Amino acid sequence: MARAGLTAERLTRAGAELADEVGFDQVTVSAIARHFDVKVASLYSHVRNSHDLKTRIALLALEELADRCAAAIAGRAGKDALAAFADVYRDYAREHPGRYTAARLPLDPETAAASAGVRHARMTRALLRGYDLAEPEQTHAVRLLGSVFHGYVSLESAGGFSHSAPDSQESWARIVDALDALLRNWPTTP
Amino acid sequence: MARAGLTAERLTRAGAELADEVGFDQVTVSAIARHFDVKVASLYSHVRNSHDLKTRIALLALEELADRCAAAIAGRAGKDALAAFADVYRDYAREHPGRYTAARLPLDPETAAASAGVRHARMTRALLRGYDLAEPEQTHAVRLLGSVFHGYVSLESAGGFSHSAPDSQESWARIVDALDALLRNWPTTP
DNA sequence: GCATTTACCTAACACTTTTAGGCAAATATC
DNA sequence: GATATTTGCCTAAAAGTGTTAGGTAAATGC
Repeated sequence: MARAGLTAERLTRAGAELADEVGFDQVTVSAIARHFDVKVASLYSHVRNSHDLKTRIALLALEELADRCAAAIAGRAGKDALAAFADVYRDYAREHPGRYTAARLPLDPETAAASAGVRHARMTRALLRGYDLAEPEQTHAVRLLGSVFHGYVSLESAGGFSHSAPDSQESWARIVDALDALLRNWPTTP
Repeated sequence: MARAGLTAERLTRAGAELADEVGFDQVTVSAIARHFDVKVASLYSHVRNSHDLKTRIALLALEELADRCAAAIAGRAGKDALAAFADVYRDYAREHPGRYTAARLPLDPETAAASAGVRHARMTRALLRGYDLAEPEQTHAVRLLGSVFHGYVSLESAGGFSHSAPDSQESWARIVDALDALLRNWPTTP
């Protein structure tokens, strides 16, 4: 009987694609086994369990997202960089909704520390280099940016802004404008 | 054999409590049946299916959240109202993580239209009455606020801001400061 | 060509979701 | 208060997912 040539990587990729097609929570060990026309138990030689598989998909998504972010902010600064960074998030979530959901999977601390999540944190800080923010305000700003990007993208993909004027694209652009203005005029503590 | 006295409402409440204890995605028809010491099939007289049950929990959470928001902004305006509104979100998500997750469940359009989600939208707009924003900028601001609140709370509950200085509480306060400043100086289109 | 490793399989069990049909408790009717 | 009806919870069963244990055949190394 010919072998299917399974690998943890191939399973992860198939899982990521499946996630984008039918949603991350529909990604199941069984579904992937079906995809490779293989018995479910066979996957357990390559992946510890369902949670392990999902974690791998999450890590893949984080890497992809970080790569795109890095490419976007290279050679840009200030508002240009901010807008490019923001667009990467939104575009990625729209192109790869399942992967994006996967990227939000809570990881255990060691896994998170070894993930591309730390690159994200570094890049967000780098983004703020164009603005004049000392600690601890810089950290507050990092958290604000993360919240806005994730929050917007998550509400948008849940359908929150569709079927209502104005266009989501327009709001996105204006929100980036507003964030830029805010970062340039960050309020001092009262 | 004595009856358990099941109701859709009682199932929903039990589901909400269970969600807060073990997470919304661990809320299963079986788990609730166990809680009432009843056979699983019995629940299907009160609830159409698993999705129906989860939707009911989501609607409950949306109502609770809207009630709290309404109480928080009553008699307040400007930054006071903004801060109170923001705290409701954060506090609710911390007190009731499972319910909060439930509140983010994507609803089909008719269900959403009949839900407390519309109250939320109205209240967020009311919040902006203290600031001087004409359409379409007001809508952009509504979407920004929703994104920040949801994004922050969601990242925080995923553990994003724990174990790192400064304190999450401090960031939250400063972010509200920053949003207030931003709304008072909303940038004009370039 | 043989030994070893490895990949995939069968078998089995536990759990969740859902449907169909039955019996007894609660409620309504006389 | 006895009877009829409704309703609530039951048993039974099927289908799908997750996981483990142990077997066989294919690939790999010598």
